[in-house]
Amino acid sequence: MLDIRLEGKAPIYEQLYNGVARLISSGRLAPDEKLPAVREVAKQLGVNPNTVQKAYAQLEQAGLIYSMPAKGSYVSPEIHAASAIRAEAIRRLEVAFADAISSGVSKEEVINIAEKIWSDDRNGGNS
Amino acid sequence: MLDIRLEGKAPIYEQLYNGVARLISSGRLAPDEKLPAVREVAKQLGVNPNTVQKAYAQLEQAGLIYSMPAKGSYVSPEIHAASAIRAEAIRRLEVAFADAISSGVSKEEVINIAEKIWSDDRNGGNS
Amino acid sequence: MLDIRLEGKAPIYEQLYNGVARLISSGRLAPDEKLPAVREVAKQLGVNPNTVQKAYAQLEQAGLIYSMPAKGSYVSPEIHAASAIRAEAIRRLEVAFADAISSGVSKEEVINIAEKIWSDDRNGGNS
Amino acid sequence: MLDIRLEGKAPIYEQLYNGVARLISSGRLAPDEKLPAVREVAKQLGVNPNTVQKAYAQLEQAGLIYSMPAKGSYVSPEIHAASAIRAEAIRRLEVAFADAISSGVSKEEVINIAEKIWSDDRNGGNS
DNA sequence: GTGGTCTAGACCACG
DNA sequence: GTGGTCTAGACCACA
Repeated sequence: MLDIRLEGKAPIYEQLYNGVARLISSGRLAPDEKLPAVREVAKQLGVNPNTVQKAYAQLEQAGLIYSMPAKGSYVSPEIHAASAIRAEAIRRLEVAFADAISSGVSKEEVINIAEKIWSDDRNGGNS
Repeated sequence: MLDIRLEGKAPIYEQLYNGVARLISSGRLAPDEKLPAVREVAKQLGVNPNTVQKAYAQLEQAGLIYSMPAKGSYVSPEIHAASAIRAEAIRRLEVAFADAISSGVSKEEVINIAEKIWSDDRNGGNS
Repeated sequence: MLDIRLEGKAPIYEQLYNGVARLISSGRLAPDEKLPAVREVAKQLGVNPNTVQKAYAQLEQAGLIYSMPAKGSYVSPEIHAASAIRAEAIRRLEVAFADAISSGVSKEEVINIAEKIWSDDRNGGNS
Repeated sequence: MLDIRLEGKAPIYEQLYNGVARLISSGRLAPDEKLPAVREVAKQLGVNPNTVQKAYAQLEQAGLIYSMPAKGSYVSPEIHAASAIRAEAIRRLEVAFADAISSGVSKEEVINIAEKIWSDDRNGGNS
């Protein structure tokens, strides 16, 4: 059972990818833990199995999971897993920062926003 | 002549929109300054005029520029312009922060990244 | 028109991937050259467009080509392209060598085989 | 006890086949030596007995082993054994070479790689 | 017309 | 039952 909700206009397979990636990096999916079968996730989310398959394939190719045909898919035990996700998040942060700069946002404002969000997370986070 | 480079997988009209928006918010395009003609921009960037037209239309609809039929398009003098862009950048920042949290990036790291990027910008930035 | 023939039991999308990769690394497809449209290749080879799409997607993700939605797919001008293919070929060579060792093939034999194949290529190669 | 490790995406029964084949051709399994029982190998490797059975069946059908019903399986004493494996390894080498050529790898590089791998094997090889 | 996404449904080898 | 591949056909935003 994957606690993922599809919403917004982003491609479903991408939302699935990010969803699983977060479950892994936040530790809610442990290394070597078995992921639900492609068909099962598809049924649960009311989505075509091919779409789930696509997400799983990209997760494997990114080293976040490994799959043994006819056995199932499993969370990759590699150290790379978590760090790959962190690296991606950091990359997005840098883009957002560069955006902010050219939009005239000051560093102080950014830090204020960071403080606010992190304190929100401490109080109401669901991790 | 617009100093905008198209790159990445985002829709061209969107890149154009953001490009012009940044030129405005950073002051490189002054209030009431005339924008290059649609056909001209299209030729310069090797892009379909329809695409440029779409970007201009959205810029106007967002209040960042105004157009005088048969005369051209001009940068809006309204105060709303810059602040609208700032608000959007801040919204994206918040999303990126939420992402970073669930990927296990600490607040300290985020601040470090912010310091780095802002100092890069001071020294070699093209803003 | 892509000079690729499908044969054997390997996945079609993989044969396509390798076929295009070789056309690029051998220079028969020049940097920034436009690749035939997904649907066109599909028709030419009597294959489903989705299958071609999958191959193109993986080629892009490997940095061998880049695609501009609604415009087409193009050979990547990056230096990485050729070297990525070379690296892959070398990886396969190493596997084959390790195989040969544990099968009792001597280094001298391997070199003999290399000599033979390279001289064949010089005389009858179609590059 | 078979010193074989399963890894990669190849079918398990094929990895088993190759594993045993190598143990034979490298002499670690002597002619007429008894192979571990199917059930035992299955338990040791955490694999379905059917899978091991399939590998054994193909090994027998290839003449590398022979089995005496209700007694067990034994390494074939025939001369063909080692040479069959050698031939297969050589076939794969030729394919890898042809690949390397069309990827622009030079004969000299190939020989360098060969030197490197053979010296690695001499020093730290597990053959 | 282009690449990209998605569905529905099928088949396969493997375990 | 599992992942993986493939087909057929549809829809979309973009250019």
